Amino acid sequence: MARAGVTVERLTLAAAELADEVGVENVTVAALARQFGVKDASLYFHLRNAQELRVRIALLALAELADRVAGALAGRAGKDALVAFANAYRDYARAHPGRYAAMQIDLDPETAAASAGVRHAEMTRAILRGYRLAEPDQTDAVRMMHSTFHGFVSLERTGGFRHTPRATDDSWARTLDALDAVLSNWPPR
Amino acid sequence: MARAGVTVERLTLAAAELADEVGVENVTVAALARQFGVKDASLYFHLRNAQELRVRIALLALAELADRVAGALAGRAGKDALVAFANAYRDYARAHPGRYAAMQIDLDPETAAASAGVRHAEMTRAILRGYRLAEPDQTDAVRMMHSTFHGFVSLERTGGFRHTPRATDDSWARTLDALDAVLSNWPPR
DNA sequence: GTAGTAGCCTAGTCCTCCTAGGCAAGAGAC
DNA sequence: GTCTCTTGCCTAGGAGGACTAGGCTACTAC
Repeated sequence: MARAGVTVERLTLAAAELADEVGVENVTVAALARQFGVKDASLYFHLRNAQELRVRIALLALAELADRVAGALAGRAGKDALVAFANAYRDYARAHPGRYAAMQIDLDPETAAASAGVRHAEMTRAILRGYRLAEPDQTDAVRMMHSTFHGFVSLERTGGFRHTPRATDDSWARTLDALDAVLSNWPPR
Repeated sequence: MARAGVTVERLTLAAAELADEVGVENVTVAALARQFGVKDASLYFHLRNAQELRVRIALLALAELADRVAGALAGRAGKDALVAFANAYRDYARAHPGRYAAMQIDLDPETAAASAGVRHAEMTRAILRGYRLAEPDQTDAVRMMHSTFHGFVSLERTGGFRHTPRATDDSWARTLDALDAVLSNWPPR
């Protein structure tokens, strides 16, 4: 009886692809086992439980996204960097909806601390160097930036903008303009 | 054998409360049936399937939130209205995390059109009257506002801000200041 | 008081998650 | 090369959720 050669890495990757196709909520241990041609029970040799699978998808996604953002950010500063970051973020979310959704599950603190999420935070703060913000303004600005990106992308994904004909790309561009403007004059008012 | 007096309305309300307690993903037909003291199969007389339950929670939440926002908005204009809207939104999300999460599932177009979601859109546009924006600026601004609110609230909820000590209330206040500033000078740049 | 229907039931299918225990393939000791 | 031990798969099975088919009963309308 030949061995299937299942590893946690291959499982995670397959799970991530499955998530992009059918949604994270439909990523099931059983479905994954079928893909690998093994029985579902066999996967529990590699995985503690179904939740771990989702956490691993999230960690993979965080790392992938951090890589892309880092690439987009290289050699840029100011608004240029802001736009590059934002577009890398949005493009990733659209190319990998399942992975992106998985990123939203809340990791326990130590897992989060060991994840690529910290790189996101660092890079976001790096962008703000172009806008010369000190604490606590920097934290407020980071939170607003992240909120705007995540909010826009997730509303776009769940069809929240569907009812208005205006192209979302245009609204996105304007939103980034607005973010740049407000960061340039922080604190607001 | 006494009848349990199950109605779709009572089911939906109980499901919404359950969602706030244990999360939407754990709202199960079986659990609901236990609460009502009936067998799970009996609920399929009132419900087409489990998905319909989640849709009904979402519709209930949209309506409740629209009511609260409407109340908060009464007699206010300009930044005052913006802040009132935003706080009503955030407060609802924090008081009813399960209901809020349910709101994010994407409804099919006709269900969405018949939902209280349209009232949200109207009220958001009403706020912008204080900022005197014409189309397509208005749509862009609405989308940015909604993105910011939703993004902030959902990141706050999933613990995205946990790693920094700064109080989220303060960041929230600053974010609203920023939004007001940018809306006052739209289009940005 | 009887017919019809609304509201519940039992029984059963299928799926998923997960555990326990077994067995064989391949790796390392000698 | 043989022996042993671990790794990676297996079968079997339990628990629980979604859902269907079909039956019984209490209330309602006439």
